[in-house]
Amino acid sequence: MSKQYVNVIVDIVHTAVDRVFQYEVPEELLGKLSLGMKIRIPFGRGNTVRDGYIIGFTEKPDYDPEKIKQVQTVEEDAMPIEGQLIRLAAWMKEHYGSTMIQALKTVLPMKKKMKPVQKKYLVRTVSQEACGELLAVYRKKKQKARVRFLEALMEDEVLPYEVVTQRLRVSPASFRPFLEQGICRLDTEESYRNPVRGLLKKEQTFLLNEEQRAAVSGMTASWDGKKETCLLHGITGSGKTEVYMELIRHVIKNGRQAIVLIPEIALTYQTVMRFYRQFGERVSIVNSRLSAGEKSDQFERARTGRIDIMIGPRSALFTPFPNLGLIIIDEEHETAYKSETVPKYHAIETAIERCRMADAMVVLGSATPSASSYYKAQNGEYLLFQMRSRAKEESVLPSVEIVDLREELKAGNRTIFSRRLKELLKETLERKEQALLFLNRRGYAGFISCRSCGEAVKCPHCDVSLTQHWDGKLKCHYCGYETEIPKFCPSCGSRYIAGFGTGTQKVEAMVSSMFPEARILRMDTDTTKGKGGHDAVLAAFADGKADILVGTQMIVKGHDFPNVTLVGILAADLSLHSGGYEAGERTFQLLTQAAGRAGRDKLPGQVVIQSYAPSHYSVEAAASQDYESFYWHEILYRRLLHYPPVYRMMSLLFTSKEETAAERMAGKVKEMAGEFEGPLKAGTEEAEGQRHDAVEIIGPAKAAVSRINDSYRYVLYAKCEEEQPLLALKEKIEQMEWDRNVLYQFDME
DNA sequence: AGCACGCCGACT
DNA sequence: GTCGGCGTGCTC
Repeated sequence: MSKQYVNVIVDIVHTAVDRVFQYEVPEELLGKLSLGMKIRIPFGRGNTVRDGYIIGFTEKPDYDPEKIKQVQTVEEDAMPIEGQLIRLAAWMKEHYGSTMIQALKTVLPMKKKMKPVQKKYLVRTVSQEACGELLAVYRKKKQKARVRFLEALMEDEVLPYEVVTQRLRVSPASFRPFLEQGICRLDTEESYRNPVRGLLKKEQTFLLNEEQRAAVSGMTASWDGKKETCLLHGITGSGKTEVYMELIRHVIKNGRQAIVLIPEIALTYQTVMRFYRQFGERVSIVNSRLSAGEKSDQFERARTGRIDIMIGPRSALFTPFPNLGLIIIDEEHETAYKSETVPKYHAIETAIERCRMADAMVVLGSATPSASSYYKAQNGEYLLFQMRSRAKEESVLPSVEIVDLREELKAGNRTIFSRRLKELLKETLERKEQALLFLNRRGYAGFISCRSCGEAVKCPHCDVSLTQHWDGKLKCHYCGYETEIPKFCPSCGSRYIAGFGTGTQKVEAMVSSMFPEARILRMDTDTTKGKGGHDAVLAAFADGKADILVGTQMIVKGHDFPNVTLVGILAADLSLHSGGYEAGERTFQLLTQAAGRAGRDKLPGQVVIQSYAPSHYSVEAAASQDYESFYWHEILYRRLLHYPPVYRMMSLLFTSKEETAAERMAGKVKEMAGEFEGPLKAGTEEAEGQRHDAVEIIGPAKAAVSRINDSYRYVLYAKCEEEQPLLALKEKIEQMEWDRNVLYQFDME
């Protein structure tokens, strides 16, 4: 038998050694090593014994076998948590296509910052005079490094370790004698920066209604037993958070910890405070505003058992709790749970895998579950819990009406405000209540187009229109290209060329001309620039400093405005005709959320949905607040067209500076994939009639944005009812001989 | 990070 | 010549 080797990452906190090293497995350890295991290895010239983690196995090393050393021993009583996270990284690499290093960096992002947690200081233990005498001695000896060090030490009693080694360039070898002579000592300070220090826990009990109690007892039973993934479908205001908290209480009582994932945009002060009030100092929070050091402090607190609950966005999924018992994913339908960078993992699937490893449970919650999750609940893969009434009994559901914009046009109304919406706005203002105007549109910045030929001004490096910024320049959102607004149309030479302004700006201008006395706030990227801009606008509106708030998606996510009684959705179908097969789902979710903003307290709410396609099921179902109806339409469409969740879909993106190379490589992959189109396990009884494992290849075709930064982009899709054949295909592609001018990326849905 | 190697100035 | 500190580079 040939020799066995392991790929190892060495547990040294430094970028210079932040890579894979290979070691030989000695005979006595053959078969005893596994992924993620902590081992002892000789490292460096002096063969100092260090810790390392196994991240892979191989029989043929990529390094001169002569120089490869042997694994020494297995670290028996290592904390299993790192091993578990490393195994999770391996799973992510398999499923989402990335290198092991990329996956590890996603899962163990705090590795580099572990040291700053234990900040080290060099502290002078003798008087300033004594230090000065010593300094004179070393000056005479002309030992420059030691002189530099003593000078600094005389000046300041305490010196941070990094300052000494990096800024002063005094190596440990140079100051070690001083430590031994007792001139100074090495102190470590564990200063945990708790961002919520000082909040006192106020034990709060809440009365659960019948639906909430049913959900809690069902989930608790699942947790005590098989720990099946649960989906909590509860309408806005049904009190999902109380259910989560009851379940968390149960989990903590059993000595386990919980992670609560929340989309970054909904991670508001209010939400977080509710958890603090309930669980006090045992709660921690991470978000993107936290510095890397603070974040790793919080992860360290989790690892050492000082907290029980971690709240945060997608990345909080990798909190190193030693005894994880529960992962809650709130607003599980949010796109923010899908990573945009390699590995392009999905938080739900990854959470389920992590919980499988840790014998923990996943709870998904949403007012508008993703079609994918609801499908799995329907198939019995998840347990489903429904909450159909609002927790506060006095608050009532808003009344919703649809206005057909085509009728408005026929009646001679060319504005984007229907007569009905105008009328209701007027009434709302008269009652001194507030209104939200929601523009359901992705690209908020306007583009410039020619009135004569209709051509939009495009980026010379990408296949997209340039957008106008507030500074008057034209910019490309993909590559950053910037230019002045041209005087003549680049394609036909006409001088009738103009911008349309941003959608929200236009709406704001129109409202103020209709109601000159109304106070209007606009919320888009322009008005929320700078830190806290976001919250500042929302707070101002909540305080009643304005009557009308105009904005995009941002205004409908997780904010309560008790005085809002009117919500106007200006063009419901704007999101219906873009964004691939999920457009219908996105539209339904946005409309439902927007409608849910109306009349959340005792005041009755009114919602107006304006649409050019009022009979589309996404619009109709949102208007009647009927999730089921939406779902059955949507799943029918997905089944017919072989889209997820009925089928698994793998998309491949080929990018190259040479258009032909990208297209050719995509074609080559399609050709190779042809062999997967037949049944893989031919002859099995199951294959009779239905080929669950047949792979369907679509493309290659130009990507939606066919060129970015002068790179051409082609896509190829592979669909299959089973996941396994797709993973097999992915493996085959990874082993293909590749044109070095072409890059590729996987995406699994 | 931490260790050894090799350069370079100081001193028997 | 040789001793020893200091900067540089490498670590499977």
